[in-house]
Amino acid sequence: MAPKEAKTRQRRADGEMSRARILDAATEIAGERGYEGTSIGAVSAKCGLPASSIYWHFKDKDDLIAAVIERSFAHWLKVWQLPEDLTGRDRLMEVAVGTAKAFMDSPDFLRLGLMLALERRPVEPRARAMFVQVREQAFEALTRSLVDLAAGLTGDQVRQLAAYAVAGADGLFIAKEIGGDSVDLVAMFEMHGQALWDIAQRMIGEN
Amino acid sequence: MAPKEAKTRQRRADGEMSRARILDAATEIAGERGYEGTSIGAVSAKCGLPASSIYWHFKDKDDLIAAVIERSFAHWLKVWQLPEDLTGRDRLMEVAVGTAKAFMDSPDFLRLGLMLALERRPVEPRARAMFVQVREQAFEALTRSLVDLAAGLTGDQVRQLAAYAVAGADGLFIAKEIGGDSVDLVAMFEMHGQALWDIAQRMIGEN
Amino acid sequence: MAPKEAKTRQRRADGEMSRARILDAATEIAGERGYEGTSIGAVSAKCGLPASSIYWHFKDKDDLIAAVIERSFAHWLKVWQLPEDLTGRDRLMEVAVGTAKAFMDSPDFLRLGLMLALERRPVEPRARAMFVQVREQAFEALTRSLVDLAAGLTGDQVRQLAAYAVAGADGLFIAKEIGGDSVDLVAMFEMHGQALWDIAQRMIGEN
Amino acid sequence: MAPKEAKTRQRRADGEMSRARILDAATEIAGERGYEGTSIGAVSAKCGLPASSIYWHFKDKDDLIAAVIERSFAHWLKVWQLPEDLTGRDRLMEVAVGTAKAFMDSPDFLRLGLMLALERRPVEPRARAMFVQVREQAFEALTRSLVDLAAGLTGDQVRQLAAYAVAGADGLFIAKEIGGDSVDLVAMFEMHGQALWDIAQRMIGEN
DNA sequence: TATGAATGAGGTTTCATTCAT
DNA sequence: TATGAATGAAACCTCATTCAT
Repeated sequence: MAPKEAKTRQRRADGEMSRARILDAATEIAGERGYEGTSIGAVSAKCGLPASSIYWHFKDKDDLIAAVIERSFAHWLKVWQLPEDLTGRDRLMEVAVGTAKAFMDSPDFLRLGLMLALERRPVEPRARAMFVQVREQAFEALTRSLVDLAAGLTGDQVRQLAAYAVAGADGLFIAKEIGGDSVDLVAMFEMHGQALWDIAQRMIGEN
Repeated sequence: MAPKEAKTRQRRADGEMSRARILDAATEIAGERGYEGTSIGAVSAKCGLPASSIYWHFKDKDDLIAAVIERSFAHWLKVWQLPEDLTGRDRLMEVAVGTAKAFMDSPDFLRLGLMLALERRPVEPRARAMFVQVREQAFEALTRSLVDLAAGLTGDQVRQLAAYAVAGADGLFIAKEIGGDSVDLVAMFEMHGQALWDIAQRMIGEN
Repeated sequence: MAPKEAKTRQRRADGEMSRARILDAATEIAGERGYEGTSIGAVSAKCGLPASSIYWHFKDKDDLIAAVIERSFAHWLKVWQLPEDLTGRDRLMEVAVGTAKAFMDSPDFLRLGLMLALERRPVEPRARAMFVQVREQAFEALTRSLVDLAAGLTGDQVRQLAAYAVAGADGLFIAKEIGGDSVDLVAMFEMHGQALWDIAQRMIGEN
Repeated sequence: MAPKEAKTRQRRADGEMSRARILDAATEIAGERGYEGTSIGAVSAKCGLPASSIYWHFKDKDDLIAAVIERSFAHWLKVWQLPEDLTGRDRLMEVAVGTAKAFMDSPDFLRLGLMLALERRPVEPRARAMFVQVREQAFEALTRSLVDLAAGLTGDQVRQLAAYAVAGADGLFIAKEIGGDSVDLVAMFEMHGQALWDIAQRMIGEN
C-alpha cells in the first residue's frame, strides 16, 4: 500500500545522509534476518524512504547487502584493534577479552556474515564473497600478529593456530547468541586465549 | 539422453513414503538455503509432489522445517556416537576425530541448525526452538561424558569445558564450510581435542 | 495437514448419524459465514469427519448447503406455527410475537437464507433457489391466513399486505442481528403487528 | 468485432484515477458477491490493473472493501437527501418514495452492506464495522428528522419509530432483490410511509 | 536527488474435488 | 460406509525491480 507520509519531511535531501539511513536500516534487518529475510520493503519501511530511493543509492539488493557488510566491517575494525606486536601471554589474553567485548558491542556484523557464509546458493551473493574476503583480511592480520607470539613455529603451524583461533571465536559467538545472558562470553574467551597459549607452547616444544 | 526418472504418479496412496520424499527434498534445500530460502515450491519441484500435497503432510512451512530438524537430528545421533565412558586422552581424541567425520558425512543438519540459531525473527520458527532443544540434549550428554574424563573438576568447570568443546566444534565446522578443501577438518579437530585435554589438566591442577 | 486422530473413533459407523453431524456443522458455519465462507475443510474440522466423507453424503458443496437450507426450513416450520385461521387483532399479535421468538430461537436459517438471497452470482447456487422456494411457500401460507383476517380485501391487496409483513419481519431480524441486545425484538414485532392491523383496516375502509 | 478497449498502459502515473478504477471494479463485484466472493484476482481482471497494483493503493482486501463501503455511502448520501424538517404526512411520503428510488438507483451499497452485516466472522472485517457505523449515522439523522414529524413523542418512541422505519426499508429492499420486477418498490414504500404515519398518530394519541 | 506508481513473478496457503482402497 | 492421500486451481499477498517525472 502507498506508504503514509514520512514523518520527517526532508527538504533539501542530503544524499549521503539518505544513504546512511538506508544502510542503518538494512544493517539492522539483515543482521537479524539474513539475506533472504531482508526485503527491500522492510528496509524502506524502517528507514522511511521509498523503495525506489533505495534503488537510486544501490544497484540492487545484492549491492545493498554487500555495502552493509563493507561498512559493518569497517566499523568492526574500529572496535576490534589488533596490536601489531602480539607478544607474550598477557597481550594474547588482552586480545581475547577485547574480541569478546567487540562481539558483544556489535554482533550484527558477524551474525549476518556467518549466516551468509553458511548458505549455499545457486548464485552466490556478492555480500557473501565480500564477507569471506574481509574475513580473510582479518585472518591474515591475525597470522602476522601471531608470528611475533610464537617464534619457533612453522608458517603452517601459525596458520593452523590462527585458523583455530578464528574458529573458536566464531563458535563462542554462536554460543553467546544461543545462550544469551547465561553465557559469560569474557570468561569463555579467556579460556580460549589460554587454550591458544597452551597449544602454541606445546607446538614449540614439539618442534 | 538418459530418461528422466519416470514420473510415477503415485496411484497407490503411500503416505509414509510421500512424507519421506518431502522431508528428503526439504532437508536438502533447507540445508543449503536456510529457512527463508526454502520455498514450498522448490520442495515441491524437488520431490515431485504438488505443493498442496505437502500441506497434507505438514501443517505449514514451519512444521515442515521443524520436522526436518527433528529427523536430521535423529540421523545425526546415529552417525555421531558418544561413548558412555569418555576416559583418557585417547578416548577424547577418538571422539574429536569422530565428530569431524560426522560433520563431513552429514553437514546439512548443523548448517541448517546454525543458520536458524543465528536468525532473530519477530516470531521464532518452531524449527529454531527445536534445534536449540536437541542441541541442549547433545550438550547434556557431552557434559555427562566429560565427568568421567575430568574427575576433580567442579560441575561449573565441566559445563564450561563442554560449552567450549561445542563452541570449538561449531567454529571448526564453519571454517570447513568456508574454507572447503583447503581445511583439514580432522587435523583441526585433533588440535581441538588436544586443547580440551590441556584445559582440563590445567583446571585440575589449579583446583 | 493430515487431521489428527478423531476423538471418538466410530466403530460401525452409522450413515444417518454421520450425515446429521455433517449437516450440524455445515448449518452452524454457513449460518455464520455464508456460502463462500463455508469451506468443506472447515465443516470437516468441525464435525470430525474427513472431507472425503462429506462427498460420500453430498454430491458437492452446493448440494450440502442446499440440504442445510432444506433441513433448517423444516426445523423452522416446527418452531414457527402459523394458525390456519388468523382472525382478529389478538391472533395477529400472537403470530407477530411468535415470529419474533422463532427468530431469536433459531436465527441461523434466516441469516444464511438472506445472505444467499442477496448474492448475485454468475451461477446461482441451488441453495439460493431452495431458500427462495421455501420462502415462497411460507409466503403463500401467510397469504392464505391473511384472507381470514382481512375479509373485504382484494387478492392483490392481501398479497401486498403479506409482502409487507414478510419484509418487515426480515428488516426487524436484521435490526436485531446488527443491534444485538440493544434491540427489543418482541416490542418491535408488536409494533409491526399493529402496523399491519392498521393498514388492513385502512384498506378495508377505502374499498 | 468491436475492438477491445485499448489496453492503454498507464505510463503516466495517475494514482487517483487508478484508485478510482479499482474502487469501481471492487464496488461492482462486492455488491454482487459479498466479501468472500470478491477476489482480488477478479477485481484485477475487471479494472485492468495487476493484483499487485491493488496492493499499492490498499493495504489488503479488508482495506479495499472498507473503502468501497466508505465511498458508496458518500455516493448514497448524495442520492438520498433527507430534508431537515420532516413535517407532515406529505413530506413523509416524499421521503419514502425517494428512498425507494434511491434503492433502485444504486442498490449495490445496501446489498453489500447487508451481506456484511449478516455475517458473523471470527475476525470482523473493517468493512462491516464501517457499514454499521455509517448506518448508525443515517439512523441518527433520521431520528432528528422524525422529531419534527412527531412532536409529542418521547425520545424512546421516536427512536423506536426510526428503527422500525429503517427495518421496513431494509426488508422492502430485500423483497425487491428477491422478487425483481414483480415487486413494485414505490408502492411498497408508500405503504411503509403510511404505516409509519399511522403508528406515529396512534402513539401521539396514546400519550 | 528523489519518488509515486506500476508490474510480473513467485511466495504460502486453502480450495473443492477425486480416487483407490 | 467410509477415508487417507492426492491434486490443480486459485486464494491473498510480498517480492525485487523499473520507469516517468
